[in-house]
Amino acid sequence: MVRVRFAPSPTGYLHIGGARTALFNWLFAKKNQGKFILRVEDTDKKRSKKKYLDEILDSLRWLGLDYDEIYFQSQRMEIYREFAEKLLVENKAYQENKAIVFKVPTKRINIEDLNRGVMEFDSSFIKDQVLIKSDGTPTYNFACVIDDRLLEISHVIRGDDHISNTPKQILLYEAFGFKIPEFCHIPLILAKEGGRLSKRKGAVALSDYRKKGYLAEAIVNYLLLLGWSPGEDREIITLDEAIKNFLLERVNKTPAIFDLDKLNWINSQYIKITDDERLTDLVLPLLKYKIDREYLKSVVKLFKMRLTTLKDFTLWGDYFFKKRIKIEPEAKERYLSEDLSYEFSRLIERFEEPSSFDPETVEITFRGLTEELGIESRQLIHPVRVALTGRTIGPGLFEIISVLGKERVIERLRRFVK
RNA sequence: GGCCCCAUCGUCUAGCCUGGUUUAGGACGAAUGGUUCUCAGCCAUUAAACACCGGUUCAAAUCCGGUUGGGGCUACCA
Repeated sequence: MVRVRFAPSPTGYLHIGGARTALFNWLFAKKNQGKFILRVEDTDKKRSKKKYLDEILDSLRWLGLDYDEIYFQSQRMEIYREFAEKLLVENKAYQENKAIVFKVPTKRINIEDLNRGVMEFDSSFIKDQVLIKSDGTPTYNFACVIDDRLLEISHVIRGDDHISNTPKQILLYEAFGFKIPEFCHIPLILAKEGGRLSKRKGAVALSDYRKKGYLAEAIVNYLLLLGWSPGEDREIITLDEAIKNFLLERVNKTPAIFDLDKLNWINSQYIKITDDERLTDLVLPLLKYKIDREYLKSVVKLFKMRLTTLKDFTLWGDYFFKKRIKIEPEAKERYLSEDLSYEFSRLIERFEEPSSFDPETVEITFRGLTEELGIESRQLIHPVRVALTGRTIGPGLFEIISVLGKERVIERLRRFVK
């Protein structure tokens, strides 16, 4: 039975690196019909915070990485003490002040790693290890070994920053006569500036990506591509396909640099393939306005192909929801400095006539007028766009007009008729 | 410093294990052109890499060694 675990410490939020480790563990569990276990490493009482735990749990849920079991190390303190005392009795550890320290035996240690192959260590470079600190709490390496054994973890899949911890842990497994799990170390994710991802170096909480309008499936897809490749030059891949093709042996040994550009592209791809209903639901909570869902949906359709994140929608589409729109000064200067009262009022007249207001009809009406006025349609299109949206860029004008509706369009055009 | 891990376009990667099929493939990003009412989108094209040195071999991105570079650990943090 495959049993893997993700062991976050609630001393900070979940970021890209942690999420990737969690994802690979989860993937491996699913692939092998095993269990994915969450173990909260909250032994550092001073630094562990409830809000971080909530954030981590919430992010995992959002990504869809559901766990089968959950444990808290803070609730298992007696267990660690009991095991440490066992080593004390066997003379494999000693007391120092109030701490219990493991006597590290001198020997060579071979680690069989699923991803790296055999790695060789000499324990003479390792000094004696504290198991239980003076305050009674266990150290990371000790609690980790006890729990991995007691929770019957079959495969320890973790960041390669733990490679040097592994020989220390193996020594403990041996001291207890524990069965040793399989190890698989996956490369870290590095910041653009170099060095591991950290708060100072590009590590952003997953919850922040969510707030910025990234889709969970886009994040997961991006994470999948960091250190692993589905083959056949595939970039966009579903979780189900990933589960089918995932192999630890095929995970890269090379650390990857987190690249926002690619994430952005993947996010835009997912927005494009998300159906309008769901996209509307996703966008709705980001808006401060109280609006009609059908109206929102028609606006969403207009922006779907141009969005990188959902947040862009709130930035670019605000004029659809505001009563009084802001006209960008440069836009006004460029397209509305001349008096277009005549052209605008003629357009208003045409729009006031009872007729369908779909984009095609609007275009015919519009182009009919410019032809009659003997001007290039672009000469009127740009000013009208500015009058209606306050901007020089945006979706096609006839679609904008159609979605805004007769009332808003006429009202906004009137403001520029003297 | 010591110990350990890693090394293909700017970035993510395929190829490496099982040397010849490679003028090293794809994607992001960049540049250029096309479509067009703007911006996107879409389409097309282009530039862009086997870190270096040595060895093995008829043949090396692929195997071996070293150098350099990057990363990690070296806590009574996890």
